[in-house]
Amino acid sequence: MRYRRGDIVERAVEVLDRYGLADLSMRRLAAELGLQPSALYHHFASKQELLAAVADDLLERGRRPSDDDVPWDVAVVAAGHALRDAMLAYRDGAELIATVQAFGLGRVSPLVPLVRAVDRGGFGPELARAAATTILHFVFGHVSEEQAHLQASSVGAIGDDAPVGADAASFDLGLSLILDGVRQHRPAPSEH
Amino acid sequence: MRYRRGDIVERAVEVLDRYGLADLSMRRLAAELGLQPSALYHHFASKQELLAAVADDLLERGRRPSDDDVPWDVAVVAAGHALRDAMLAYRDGAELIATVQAFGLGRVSPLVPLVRAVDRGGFGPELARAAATTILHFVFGHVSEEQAHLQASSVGAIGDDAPVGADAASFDLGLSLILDGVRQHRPAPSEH
DNA sequence: ACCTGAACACCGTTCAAGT
DNA sequence: ACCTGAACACCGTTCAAGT
Repeated sequence: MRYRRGDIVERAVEVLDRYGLADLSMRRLAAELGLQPSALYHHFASKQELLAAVADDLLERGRRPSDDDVPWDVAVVAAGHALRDAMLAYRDGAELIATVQAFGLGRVSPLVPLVRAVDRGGFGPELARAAATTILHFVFGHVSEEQAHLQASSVGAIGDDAPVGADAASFDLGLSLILDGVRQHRPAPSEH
Repeated sequence: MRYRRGDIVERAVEVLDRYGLADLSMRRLAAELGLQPSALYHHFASKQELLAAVADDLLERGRRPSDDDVPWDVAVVAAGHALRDAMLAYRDGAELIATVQAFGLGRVSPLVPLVRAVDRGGFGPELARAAATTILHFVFGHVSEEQAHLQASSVGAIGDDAPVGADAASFDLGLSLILDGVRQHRPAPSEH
């Protein structure tokens, strides 16, 4: 059985979704593919590189075309929701994407669509970048917590006893809080 | 050699700071203490529980008394800085604290001082909680990235070539952006 | 180019038994 | 109460060799 890089990433996503990040080991993935573990090192230099490729794949699957016919803040909210959806679409997706990005791995940047959207508000590059990274960190933190709780309650225990804390409503609230802050800053003078 | 829980946590913090989170294994820690790995399981039910205790210890070491003689937003900034300092004080502290908190482990809550501070602004409990968690997620994300870059540049490579991205100035900028957003919301009517 | 087979140096955790 | 000794079921990674 001969595989290409993409085939292996695809299968890794399946293993991730079915068994979780903790059980996505090189040996397990190899077994799933009917390969020796060492065969994976022909395609990826390390497990880190494999996980970065998987995270990139999840981000690509969640990609949406940017809507430029809409106010900048609506576009920011849309970009935030698109990222959240991509993180929630597969088991442990939030943790994986957040970790890969925190370590600076990964070729697909979740920051770019946010910067693009904020930039349309005409606040200037410095504030656009600061606002976008603030939003990105908020999204990573919020959705990671959201998914952790989702999984804890799906696996377990007493059920709806624990306080929710992180859900879609509080996501929107946090996001709008940051946008309210961004709006306080005067737009930089426009060129045209 | 007979140890108590606290002794083991203390030594774990040393191992963390010297060798990093990846090398803080149960076997390594046991060797450092002159114990068999199994001995640790007399004190901690699992590695997760040990790591939660270490994260709690880091948060406790960074604790500051809340200053109530100062405007609410100054208190929020102070609480944010205290948390950031606690995360940066030891190697991989940011990643450890953020992970432990994301999984809902840990008895020391970094959220409480933030909620306390925002609450003094009189915005009501719902907004106070939303603002505090938004800030918490921002702090976790920002400082994790900050520490990852610090470590990458200390270990390595060409030096100051890479863009900084996350530093003390952008931390303050992000924090003030969120505070600007919070200020937009009318304080709830006060009791006195 | 892609894979096998075997090995190296590790892990977290359990459990009977010791003091 | 706290620890030893031994075992179980795993890891990521390397490397010579095969096709």
